[in-house]
Amino acid sequence: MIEKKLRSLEDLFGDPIKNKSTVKESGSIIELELDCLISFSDHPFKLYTGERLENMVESIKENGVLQPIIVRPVGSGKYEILAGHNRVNASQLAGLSKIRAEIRDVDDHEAVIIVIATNLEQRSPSDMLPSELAKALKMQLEAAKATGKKQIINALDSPSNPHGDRDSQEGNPVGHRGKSIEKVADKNRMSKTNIQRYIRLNELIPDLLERVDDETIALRPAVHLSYLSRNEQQIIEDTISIKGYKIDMAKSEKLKDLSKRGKLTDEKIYSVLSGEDEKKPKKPTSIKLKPKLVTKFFKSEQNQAEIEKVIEEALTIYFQMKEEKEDE
DNA sequence: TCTCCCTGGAGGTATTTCTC
DNA sequence: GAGAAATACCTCCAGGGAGA
Repeated sequence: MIEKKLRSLEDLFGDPIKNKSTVKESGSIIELELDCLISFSDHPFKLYTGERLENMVESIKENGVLQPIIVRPVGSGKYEILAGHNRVNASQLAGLSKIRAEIRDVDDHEAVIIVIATNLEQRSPSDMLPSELAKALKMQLEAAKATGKKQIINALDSPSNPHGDRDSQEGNPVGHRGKSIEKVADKNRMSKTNIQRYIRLNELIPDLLERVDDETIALRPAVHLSYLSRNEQQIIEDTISIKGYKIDMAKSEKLKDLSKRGKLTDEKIYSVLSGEDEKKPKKPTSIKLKPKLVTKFFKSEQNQAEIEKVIEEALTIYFQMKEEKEDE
């Protein structure tokens, strides 16, 4: 078992002695100075913080970085990190100066696939912040659309091998424009609708998106707000940050509808958020009578139904008299 | 304290509309 | 016409409040 694992690691990382040389062909593994590394230009995931980061730093201090990061050369001796942003960050904190890295010579779309797929390998969508998932899914979809080739989806299956066998399966002609969103949905085990909902979050202003992350705005209301202009969203953000109003499904739907009809003024936003425009009559509340009051007018042997009947008759007479007095 | 009911939100499917 | 995006509507679940 152990032997098999070691062999597998060797297959993956190659001969460690060889790796000491600076072979830089795609797929080779070398040791890189941390100073040579730059973050992926549009990295959608937030870096670990707190206890999770501390644990990683401790682990690296004790055992080193077990799995090489994945990078691609970007010229001037620099390498862009495709997978392993947290490992690089933790290595810096652990005081290391070098890290083992697998070099990949990939284009922008393939780079996106590796960035997203390696993160999704380690973390399920449910572990990610909505903002991270929104960006990740959007990038996946754009990459899939941009290439329009099935190999992108195959690469999702095998993130460690974007140059793998791409054209031999399924028999689809290369370049066939498939239903990108369906494929992204399949790969993430999510429905098409939910993929679309999360992607809509990218239309939110940062402040509102942050509220989705900290769960003060739920996903569905947030999706409704994403259809509003950035100016309207900003007014909403300002209003709820000052007044502390909550946005639920009903309010968000109303705001979206008003915006669509071009009738979403500052005053309307305020009245919707505050609930002032709520025309729905309030549910009648039940009241309790104090025992002192009950004993004043009713005998102890009278049950609730009898008492209610007397109260109803009395109130009917009372309101009739009141009405007659007002008519005079 | 327990049960029931209501509400809000999530996840989904089916359908319609829009865009290329 | 096909794919993408939007919409409508359904079920399920969790949480909170009211009543017994």
